[in-house]
Amino acid sequence: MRGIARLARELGVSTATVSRALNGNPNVNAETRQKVLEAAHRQGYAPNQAARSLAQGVTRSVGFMIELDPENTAGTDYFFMGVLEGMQNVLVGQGLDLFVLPCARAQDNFVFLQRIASRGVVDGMILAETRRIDQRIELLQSSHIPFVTLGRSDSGRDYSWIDLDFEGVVATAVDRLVGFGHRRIAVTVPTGDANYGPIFEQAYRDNLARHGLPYDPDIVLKAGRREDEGDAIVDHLLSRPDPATAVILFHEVTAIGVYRRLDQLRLQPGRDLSIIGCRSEDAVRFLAPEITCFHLSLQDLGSAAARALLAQLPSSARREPVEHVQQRMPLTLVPGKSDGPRIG
Amino acid sequence: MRGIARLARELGVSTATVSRALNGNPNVNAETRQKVLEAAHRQGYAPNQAARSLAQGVTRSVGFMIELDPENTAGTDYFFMGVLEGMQNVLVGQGLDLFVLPCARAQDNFVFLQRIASRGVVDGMILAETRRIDQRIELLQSSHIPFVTLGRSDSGRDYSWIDLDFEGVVATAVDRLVGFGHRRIAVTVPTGDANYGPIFEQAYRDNLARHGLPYDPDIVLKAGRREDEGDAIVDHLLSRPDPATAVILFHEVTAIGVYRRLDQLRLQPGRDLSIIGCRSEDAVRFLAPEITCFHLSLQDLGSAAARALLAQLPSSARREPVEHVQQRMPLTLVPGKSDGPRIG
DNA sequence: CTGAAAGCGCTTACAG
DNA sequence: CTGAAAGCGCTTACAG
Repeated sequence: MRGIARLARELGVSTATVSRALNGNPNVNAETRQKVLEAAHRQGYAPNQAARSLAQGVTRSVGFMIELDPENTAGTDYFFMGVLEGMQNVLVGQGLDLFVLPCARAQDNFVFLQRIASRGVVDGMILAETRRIDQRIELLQSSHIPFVTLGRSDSGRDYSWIDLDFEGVVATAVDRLVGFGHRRIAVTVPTGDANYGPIFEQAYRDNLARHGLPYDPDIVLKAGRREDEGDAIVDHLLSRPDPATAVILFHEVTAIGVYRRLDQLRLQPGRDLSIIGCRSEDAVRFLAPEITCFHLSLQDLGSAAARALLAQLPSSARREPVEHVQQRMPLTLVPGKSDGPRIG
Repeated sequence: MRGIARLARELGVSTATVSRALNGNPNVNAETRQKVLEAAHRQGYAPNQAARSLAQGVTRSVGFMIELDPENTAGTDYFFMGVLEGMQNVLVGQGLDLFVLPCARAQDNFVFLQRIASRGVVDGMILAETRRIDQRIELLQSSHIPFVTLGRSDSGRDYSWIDLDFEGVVATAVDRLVGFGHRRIAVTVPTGDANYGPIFEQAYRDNLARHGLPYDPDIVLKAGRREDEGDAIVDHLLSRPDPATAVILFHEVTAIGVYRRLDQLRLQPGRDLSIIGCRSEDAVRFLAPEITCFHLSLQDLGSAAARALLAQLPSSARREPVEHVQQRMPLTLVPGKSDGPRIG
């Protein structure tokens, strides 16, 4: 005999009483409860999770699906760790376990999620890096599994998502550069099929239009999350007949290559080319001159996602239908010295 | 009625037969099996994991505990993603699910693991970033949970671990530098309490001794995993009465600061200071002159850990007692231009 | 406040 | 090859 049954027998009470005591059920004599808790602690007893899930119909755990693609923002840097920290800070308080579920490159991400969803491994899911069309969303909706996505998607409807306020970032950046007299403002957009690519580019178009500036696809550059892509960016932008005088970088880390290439050309960030990064990354904090960029608390992002998920879990006492969180996290401008008045 | 019972009734067979068909039990009529598989696929049925675990006594999942401490090597770069990729490549083939279990900074890592272990959430564990004294090892041993650690520890005995061959790295680096005529060879050792710190430093001492070189604590520098720590390293090393002429960097990324500071001083990597990085990181691949460093396949590291764990799981048919894997992954030297003959 | 008992959804000896 | 039934270790109405 093992588990709760053994504990119950040793204490001379029923398994029901042990269960109640352990689960904080108020209908237990204070002394009895004390006795049970002590014995459980002494023996290092904890209820078997599988049995518990089966009996209760919930797992008290949530999953966070990530994809192991180095192209992804979440795939590198401290991004991932920061977000997890924020999630844990919220979930731990609710007694929920967080399982990060990594989907390898070789695996089909839809099949991967299907397997998790159909076997009831978690009570809720958080998805990272949504695509513009993302079947995973419909899958979770039809499976009636509560979820929230990190990133928007055109798939599904009325679901919870948290995303960065790319529109706000681009609006602020363009306003600032236009204020400095720039009219040829280039932008880099990420490679890969995450939805933030199109969103970022659309925001760029919208904000140019707002200022009556023409959209020139020739200064819209695809760039991955690699420092050395910055070199090519500089070469391309400056070799135009009508060179760009400013650039907004989606992946801030490419600024490393941009700075280096400018240096080789005896040009100076902020004077010869104005540079603004989208989201501050640790890897560039040492750049001189300091780069103008936007700050985001990764912890806050993770916490927001976790809270949005909590709001949908049945455990939270709730009568009214779930309201979906659809939130763009604001980023704050951190002015540096990498941008300034247009010269010439 | 739901789950397997519903499926069974619809098909006019018993749940036992459905279960056997789904689990590949040979004692099922081929036609029956076919019928069951089709129906299951059509309905998107998959056995409830909790019920399965309870009945079988195994979860068919393994956990990988990581700590969300930015000081850790694993906390940044593509390190973590690469390792996960390698693990998944092995585990997926075995039908095992991988749960990454992130322990937040605010949580006690021992209590965190205790909770997981006692509730039987996983069949086996992989621990990252072992400490010199690491109680988690004894915990898992006394809980009889198969595990493997990424990193060595003085705790426990006869357990499986995979680690980097820091000894080999340091031996090769020191040999190379001595061959270039260097005799004042500095080293940086990581901050934080992971065991690779002391291991790296000890290897350094041993290899100096092997060449009859004196150990001078003044050129053994603590350094975190931040680029800008490189600046201070240069200033310190060159300001000595007897300046170091070479340095081995534990965190290769600090080379960025080292290069920058040398440049400011009009000094040149490879000529005025020889530099060797321990493990090649993406962040420095663009450095000029190219840095001499050591290459490690993160995928291989992850795969090795997963295989070492598999060897301990009961599922693998095995009679003889488990043999523990204790493996130092070799790193291969990638010669660059950041080191060379001592001048002066 | 407590216990006996049913039930959660599977798997698997056992019997045929 | 198949089914009836027990059992995995919990939780929770139900009865007292």
